[in-house]
Amino acid sequence: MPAKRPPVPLSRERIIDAALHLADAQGLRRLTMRRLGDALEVEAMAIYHHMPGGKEALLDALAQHVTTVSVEAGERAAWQDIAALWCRAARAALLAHPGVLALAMTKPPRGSAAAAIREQTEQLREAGLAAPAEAVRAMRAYVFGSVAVELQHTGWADPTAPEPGPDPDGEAAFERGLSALLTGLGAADTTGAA
Amino acid sequence: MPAKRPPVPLSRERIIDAALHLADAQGLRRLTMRRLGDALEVEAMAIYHHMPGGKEALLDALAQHVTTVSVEAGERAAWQDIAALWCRAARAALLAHPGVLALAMTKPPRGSAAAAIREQTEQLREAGLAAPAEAVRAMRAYVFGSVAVELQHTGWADPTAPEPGPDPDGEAAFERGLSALLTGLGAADTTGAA
DNA sequence: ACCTGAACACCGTTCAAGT
DNA sequence: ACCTGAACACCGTTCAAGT
Repeated sequence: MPAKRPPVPLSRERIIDAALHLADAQGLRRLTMRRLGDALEVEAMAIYHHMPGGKEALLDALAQHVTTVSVEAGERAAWQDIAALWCRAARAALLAHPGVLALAMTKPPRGSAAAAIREQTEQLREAGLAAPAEAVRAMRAYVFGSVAVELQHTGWADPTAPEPGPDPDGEAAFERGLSALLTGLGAADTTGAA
Repeated sequence: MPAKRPPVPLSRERIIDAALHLADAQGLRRLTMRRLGDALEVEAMAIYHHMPGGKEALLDALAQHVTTVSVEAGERAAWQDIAALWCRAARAALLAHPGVLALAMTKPPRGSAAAAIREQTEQLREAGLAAPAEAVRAMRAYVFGSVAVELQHTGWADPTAPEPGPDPDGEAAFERGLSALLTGLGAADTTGAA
């Protein structure tokens, strides 16, 4: 008799996980407090107990989730290597949840996402980059734009497209552009590489 | 007595204009068929007469609107100049309506937007670029990403931010990155410049 | 042809109430 | 402390009806 599981208590983390799943599977427009409640086997109103800000706070949390990345680099790593790791990690995090890309690109970075950006900037500065803030801005733009066109290209969120399969050209194009970007950032930076 | 103006007939164009205004002023989440009807001094249900696909078609039309650009280039213009004009025009079109950026980046290009991309690709091919499709993809990614971080940076859609004033660094950073991108595209293209 | 009114199923959110 | 039920104001959309 598979009747009633022990009632796993609701939590902010479970809510966010379920919301990501729902947005990826059905799209952001179908992410609804009531449907989210159904997915969590709970009345929609229970969510507010763990998400004080309501739906707006939930969307903020989703944006932070797919936008908070960190890389640990070797002690004496070149800034180019750190930057490349960061861009790849950021791309992977966004591609993992295509349903919330619009939020990630649209909402200003807050909380953990803003902290990650600051940490990244500091890492690049310590690795010898003279203008790390500008570099991080350029890297964020590159990752956002690449992922957006890659997902458009795969037909994600396109009712016409047959299936959302991965884009083989996406990664190769990303790596080519990444090399060019890092070269350009090095040339623009007053100190040059270490 | 300023009572009743002659009833300007509703039209697809007027609907799109009003929707853009509403999205820019209040945000996409507040763009509502009923509010849109109010803005047009009409009942919401009248909109369906001119927008057969309902709200989904309206959002599609908004994405196309801010994403359909064309440039006319001189007969013998270098592909770099054509590309630069296109990127600047695309950036301007997106910045003009920050409220629908999320749609522009998220919806696959359709109709006039897809046609504009094809036309652009053809122009670049005629100007001597050997792999114009890859170049256009890279340019689209660049423009999307730049505009997204620029708007994040100005604090658009940030309830915390004081005012959405323009970003003085935005244009300069855009032009620097644009030069680097075009250089990179030239180096990657098998033919090189004309 | 073009717009309205009423209706339906659904939404976010509140608040008092249950356990 | 944590969740529910009922309620409220608001959605998108349909359909028959008005002019």
